[in-house]
Amino acid sequence: MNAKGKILIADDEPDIVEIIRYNLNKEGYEIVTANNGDDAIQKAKLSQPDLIILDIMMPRKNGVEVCEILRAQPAFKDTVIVFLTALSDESSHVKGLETGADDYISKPVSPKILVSRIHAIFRRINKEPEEKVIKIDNLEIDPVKFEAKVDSKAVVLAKKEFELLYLLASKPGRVFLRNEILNQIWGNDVIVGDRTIDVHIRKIRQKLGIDCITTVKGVGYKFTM
Amino acid sequence: MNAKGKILIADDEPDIVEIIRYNLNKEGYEIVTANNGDDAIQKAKLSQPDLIILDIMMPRKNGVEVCEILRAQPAFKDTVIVFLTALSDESSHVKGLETGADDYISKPVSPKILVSRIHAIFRRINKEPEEKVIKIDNLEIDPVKFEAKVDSKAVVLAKKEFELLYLLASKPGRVFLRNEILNQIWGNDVIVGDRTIDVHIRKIRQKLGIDCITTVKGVGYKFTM
DNA sequence: ATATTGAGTTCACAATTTGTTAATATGAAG
DNA sequence: CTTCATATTAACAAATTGTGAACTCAATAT
Repeated sequence: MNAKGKILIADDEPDIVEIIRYNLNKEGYEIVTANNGDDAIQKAKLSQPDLIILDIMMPRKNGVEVCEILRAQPAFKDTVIVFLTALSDESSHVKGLETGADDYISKPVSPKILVSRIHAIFRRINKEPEEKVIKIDNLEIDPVKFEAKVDSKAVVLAKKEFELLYLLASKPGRVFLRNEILNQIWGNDVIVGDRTIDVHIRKIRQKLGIDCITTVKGVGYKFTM
Repeated sequence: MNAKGKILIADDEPDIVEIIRYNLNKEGYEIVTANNGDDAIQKAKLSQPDLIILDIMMPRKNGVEVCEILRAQPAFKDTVIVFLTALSDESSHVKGLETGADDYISKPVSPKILVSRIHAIFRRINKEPEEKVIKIDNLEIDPVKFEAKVDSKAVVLAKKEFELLYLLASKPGRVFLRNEILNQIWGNDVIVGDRTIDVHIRKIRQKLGIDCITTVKGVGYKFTM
């Protein structure tokens, strides 16, 4: 079977590694394993996985350290990193998310949950391989250059503003619920107030100078030209 | 709003139940509650929820026991069961996953996280009730864009108006009783006067400019072209 | 290291829209 | 011509979004 994606599993407990390896392999993923921090870093560099599952508690650099080191390298800027945490490990978990992990999975691992989470992550990854320029009328949005143009004149948008605009413009006309927007731009578990979206919307409207975002009261926002 | 799914919440702490109930109800889920294990089992059988949220520590059968009992029945083989665990509750948690729970949520509950998890679960289990465009003659209703068109000319409808029109148009010719309409659009437990429906109907007629909703005196309304 | 900058967020409150009700009119059926 | 259910209208209440200012925090420059 053609591999759906490459996953690096790093944990010092062989049993855990084996459970995860078995279940994910069964699902068609290509698996690489490591049993300590240094090993994880080396294997990561060698095999360039799409996803890295890191145990927090590991000998020779713990998961958080590994994550920090990898994240500092351009090659791993976009690699999805998921932590394995023991439930007692709350503080590490918080730390983990701060460090740039994309998700966490609690031990003991339920194979069912594990597999569905991993699937979800890959769905998310694969969904946006097509970072392409959006052109609608006199508006142009280039996600690669991270730049928007109105009448060929560049408009400087902040990151969140840009992401928000790109999201809305990616499906013109379609209404995005506030919740959808939060999930897409901020992530599932990030908590921000409701007014925050409005403020960003306002800034986009302000900066672009054209009326391309329509409010659908009680529902959300949509891009319209 | 049309109920997105039915959720049973079982916890002996009324405050917790209320928080969860409030937040999920706001999101359009239909909520049933129970405050002990036996109650939970009975309510589950009666209301056949799509998802069950079980507190682990409950009087008269704890969450794990309830889960085991339900799982033993064919009717609940595929029902999603989620545990509520206090952080201190580790051993129970482990037991829970072994028993066949699909996920767990830690107390104290953060409403935002709760909601996004529940959404995620429903996305996973839902066969996506296919929100699709309705086209009848020169009328077009697009629930994704949240937009209605008459002769290709957009008509701006408010949320309730749109929902009502979409409901009626989803089954042309069929008469919807006033009670049905109330349940579908407002929800079972919301109380609004009878005139409210009339007013919305009137606005729809007014805005669309075409006569597509027929009054069936003493019964309800139906969509006709 | 410290200062500076600006993105991102939040807050209080204004502005606006939507939803509901109450009062009255209309119109068909008996 | 009464009755009953719905239609209409305007006034009111509730919900939602827009706005300006302040604040936090991290990245960047000094």
